[in-house]
Parts: sequence; C-alpha cells; structure tokens
Amino acid sequence: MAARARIEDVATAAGVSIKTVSRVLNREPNVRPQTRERVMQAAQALRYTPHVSARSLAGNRSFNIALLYNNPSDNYMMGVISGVLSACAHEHYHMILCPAPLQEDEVLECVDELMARSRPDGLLLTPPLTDSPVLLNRLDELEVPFAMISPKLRDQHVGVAMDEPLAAEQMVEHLAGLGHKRIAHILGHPAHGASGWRLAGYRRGMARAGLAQDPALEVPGEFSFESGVAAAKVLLDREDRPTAIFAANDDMAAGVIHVAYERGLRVPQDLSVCGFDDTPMSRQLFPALTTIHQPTDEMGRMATLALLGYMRDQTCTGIRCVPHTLIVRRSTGPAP
Amino acid sequence: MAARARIEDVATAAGVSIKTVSRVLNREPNVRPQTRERVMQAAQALRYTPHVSARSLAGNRSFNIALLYNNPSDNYMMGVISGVLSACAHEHYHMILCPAPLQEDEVLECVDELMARSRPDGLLLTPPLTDSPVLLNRLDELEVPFAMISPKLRDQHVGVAMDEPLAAEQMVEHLAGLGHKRIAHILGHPAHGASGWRLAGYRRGMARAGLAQDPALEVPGEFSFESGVAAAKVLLDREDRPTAIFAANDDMAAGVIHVAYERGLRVPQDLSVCGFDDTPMSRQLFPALTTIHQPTDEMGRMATLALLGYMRDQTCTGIRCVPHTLIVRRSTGPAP
DNA sequence: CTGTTAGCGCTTTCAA
DNA sequence: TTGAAAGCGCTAACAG
Repeated sequence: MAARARIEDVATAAGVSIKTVSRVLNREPNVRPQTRERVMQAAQALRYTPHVSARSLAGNRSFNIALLYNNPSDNYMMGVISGVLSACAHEHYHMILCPAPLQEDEVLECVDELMARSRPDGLLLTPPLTDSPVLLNRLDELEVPFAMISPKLRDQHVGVAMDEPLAAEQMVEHLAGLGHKRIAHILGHPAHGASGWRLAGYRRGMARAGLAQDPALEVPGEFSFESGVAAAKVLLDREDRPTAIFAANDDMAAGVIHVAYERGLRVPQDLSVCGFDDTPMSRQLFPALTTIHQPTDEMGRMATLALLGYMRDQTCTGIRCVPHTLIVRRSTGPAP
Repeated sequence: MAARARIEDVATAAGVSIKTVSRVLNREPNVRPQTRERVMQAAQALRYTPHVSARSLAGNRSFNIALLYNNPSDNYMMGVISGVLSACAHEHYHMILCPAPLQEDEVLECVDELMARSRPDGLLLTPPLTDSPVLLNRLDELEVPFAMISPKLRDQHVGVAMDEPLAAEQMVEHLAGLGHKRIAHILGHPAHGASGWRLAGYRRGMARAGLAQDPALEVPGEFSFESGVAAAKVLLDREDRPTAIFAANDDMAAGVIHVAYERGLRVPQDLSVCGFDDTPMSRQLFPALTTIHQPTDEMGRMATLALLGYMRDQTCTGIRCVPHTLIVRRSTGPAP
C-alpha cells in the first residue's frame, strides 16, 4: 500500500500553502475559485483523505456522534442505525454506538464513560431514553448537543417524530370502517412516550367514529409479546369480547394472535388484530398483520441531520415530522 | 464541565515524566512497581482518560475496528454488534459500522472508502461477505488484519463459527425421533457458506437415521420468507408430501407455516416445521418454532477478541467454535 | 485572498 | 529504570 498523501503533499502539488488546502477542504470562504479548483484537483489526483485523528486533535472535536439506545427492538435499532450512518457518511462524521442499560441511574454512568472515552460532538437519543429527565438534565449539564427520536415531550428540543396520534386514529378509522364497534386497545409500556400518543389517537378515533369509550377496552401492556398474550387473555375472556384488538405494537399483536388461535378463534373472521411498527415479522405472521409503517431509517437520518444542524447553529431547534403509512394486510376484516 | 486532565497533569501529580505515565498506561515494561502504582493513583484521582485522537495520531493506529456487513437480518446483526461492542469496550477499541452492498464489486469501493476514511486497525466480516474471494483478496492486498464470523472455508483464517452440520444433524435426529420418515430440507442462499453446512448436516442426519435420501426432498431457497413460501408450495403440492420440513432458517420456516395454513394443514399435527437461528420471531409465530439457537452476540464477542489477538500476534489464527442449542417448541410433533 | 507560526495530547526515538 | 525532545497531520490565530 502506497504511503498516504498528507495535506502538505496536496499543497505542494497545487503550489499553495497548507492553510489554503485546509480552507478548500473545509469549505471556508476567502479562496479564489481558480485556486480552489486547483487544490481540488491536486487532492483528487493524490487521492487525499484528511486524517481524522489529526483533524480531531487540532480542531478539538471528535467528528463522532453517539447513538445512545436501550430499545430492545432489533429491527427498530437497525433501521435507525442505517439512517444515522447514511447521514453521517454524507457529512463525514462517524457514529459511535452506545448501548445503555434500562436502569435510569446506570444510564448516567454509561454516558459519563462515553463522554470520557469517545468525546462525541453530539448525541442521538432513542426512546425510551428520550423520556428520562435524569438523563436529559445530565446532558444539559454536560452542555453536549443532542437530538431525539420520538420524544414524549416535544417542546424546546431538536429531533424527529411521527404523528403517532394521527396514525393510531387512522387505524381505528380503518377498523370502524370494517364495521367494528367494540375495538380494544392494548397499551404500550408506560415509560414510553409512544404509548401515550397512541392511546390518545385510539381514543380520538373512537370518538370520531362515534363509538363508546369503554375503559374496559383499554388494557395495559408493555410492548412485549408476553404482555400482549396477557392482555389478550383478559380481553378474550370477557363475555362481550371485542371484535377487534389494536395492539400498540406488532410484538403484542403477535401475542394476541397466539391467544386467539389457542382459543380456536379465527383471525380475521372471528377477531381482527392489528399492530404498530411494521416490523419484518408482521409480514411473516399468519395472517400477515395490518399495522402502521414507521420509517425508522428516515427518522435516523433526519435526526442526525437535525443534530448536525443544531451543532452548527444552536437556534436550529424543533421536532421535524416524518410521515407514517397504514399498511392493511390480512389480519383485519369485516366485523363478524 | 471541568477541563480535562492531560497526561502532563498526571505526570506532574505523580512526580514523574509523561513518558513514564505513558508506559504505565500502555502496560509497557520497565517501570518500577512502586512508580507504576503512584502513576495509577494519580490518573485515577484526576479521572484521566487518554485522548483517543492524540493517541491515534502519535501511535499511527486508529483504535477502530470495522464491522463489515451486508446481512439483511436485523436480529443477527444486532446480536453480533452487541458482542463486538462488549469486546471493544473491554479492550478500549471502537467499532465502526460499515454497511456493504450486495454486489461483490461494489463492496470493494466500499472497503476502499472505509480504509481511507476510518483507517481501521482491523476488520470483522460477517457472512456472506466472508465468502467473497474478491473481497478477501483485496484485504490481503491491503494487508489489513481481519477476522470472520461463520466463514465457508475455515483454513488459514481467524474467527468463529458454529458446528452447523452437527446442529442440522441434531435437528433431523429430533424429527426422526418423532417418527418422521419423509423429512424435507429447504436450502439457504447458495452464496452463503451456512447453506452448504446445513445441507451437509441434514444429509448426515438422514443417513444416520437410516432414512431414504430423496433429492426431491431437497428444495432450493434463499433464506427469505418468500423463498420459503415458494419452496413449501413445491413440497406440499406433491402427492407423497413430507411430514416434516426443516427450513435452513426461521424466515423460510415462517413461509412454510403460511403455506401450510393456507392449505388447511395444521402444524404440527399434519406437518412439522422447524427452522434455524432462533430469531425473536420464532417464539412469536403460531405455533412457536422449533429451531437452533445461534449465539450471535457471543460470536461477535469472540470474533473481536480473535481479531485483536491476531492484530497483536499474527500467529494467533484459527476458527474458534461456539456452541449451539436445539430449541424444541411447538411446531414439531409426532409424525401423523 | 493567502501564508506563517504555534500548538492539539500523545507516542516514539534516543540518550541518560 | 527513567526522561527530553521530536514529531504524528491537522487547524487556529494572526499577519500580510
């Protein structure tokens, strides 16, 4: 492997000083277009790539952003990760992955260690870390810029989110359109902001469809398959059982289908089931699940761009909205 | 945030030169135990953490290892990633994620760019990149150390793998033990080494159980749900259809269950189905899938340690074996 | 618009 | 066993 070109080599080749090369490479102003062009060509000819560590050391920034997560869904995380990576590549940043524990106080240790070791220039938070006041306070103390994906509270923050209430409302509308009257909702984990938003959308949808708001139709869950199983048992044990169950995510919907089959109910003939997230599994269940598509990679990408924008200019705040899609598959059908 | 301690501060606090501190921190020899102790305490008191970029620049290594992947399974990748991260944290390395395209020639560009930008000290390959001669040649040219996870060929390489043939053989043994005679196998993607190993195990299992080797029972697939659906249709359309189908992964097994249900077959009463990988989905299908557990995180961890070991000492080669587990769930039962 | 100078915090010679 | 000095490749501040 040939020795790597340094900035000095480019400067010599272009007949300018290294400072000028630096300016061109960093898109700084005050370079004559002609000079700029000459430098660019020299750099290209030498296949010059700046040395990240040198840049980082001299410029006092790491060019790293850290993605902090404790979300157990592999599909969700890989989606976000690809989005973050594509935005990072584009902006010549690196992504550091930082798995965090579930315990709030342990998260702090984890963050401190991250900051000490990797010195990221910014952080990206995924739910439910987005909703931990303890963590957010610490980050403010550290004065490190951060952006969030689907935070519970959207004021004075930077990041992205879906219109979750609207999505949930549309799901209820879909079910009501199929003639369902008794539509149940299995809630997500209470610590996740999404659970509240989805519940709100469910209620709004029921109201809009003119359906009775029965508290007995709102059953707690925690986003896990097992919690879906437990909730489904509660719902299906009732005499006046619902004809449709809207679970706050796909894993819980899978649990509902399990219970339905165990009791000899057919889906969707006897019971319509739907979820939220459009995980790959939702297509592979039988029957394939009606659900809401969440564009996780786009969310990762936009959150990264929002973070980088905010790092440059602290006035660039706000939660950008990404579009969702209702995916109708075979698990929902006309009310019996 | 208080200014960060530098090596000089530690040196002053311990009353030694910075070189001595450096020696202690890098576990180099030639330091009196007493001095070493003093330095350690000073470092701890000042909460000193070496500056990665400075170390990297001066030492001419990045302390990065890159995980190269184009495997579409999110669960597989997240498993490997957590293993890699835990090993990296332990060894004070960083992981760079490098998603690669499926096309072989495009992979090369991707690697070149990775090397130019991140200058990783070593690479980790996941299947099917492990089986791309073009890529392996390029890495040899670049003289960058690399380790592999589940490579097809295991000679003169460093990395980890499962005993896939044994696992597949045990699955067949399980089915044969339930009285099945006509056991079909849906193969994985031909470009993946795993497909060959699993097929070999299937055949060995059939032979050991004294069952007829019928080529008609070996149907091609490519690890996708859709390919599982297609293969299942072929198998279940036959007059003398198999009583058990062993798919080379869980996604294809999910496809088999779909087709079975569409034809009114019950699983496992009419047809036993099993997969491979133990993805989270395998528990959530109905009925829950009998499968082989692949310890992806342990594989990531061990591959990383193997890579780091090899980077230190090029004679540390060899493919380490990780244990698998047969997980019997509800999708396999007595032959009808 | 362009160049010069002085570091960033560490490791690596080499000398003591 | 220890230390002094010289850079690693780049950016920042200031001077032209």
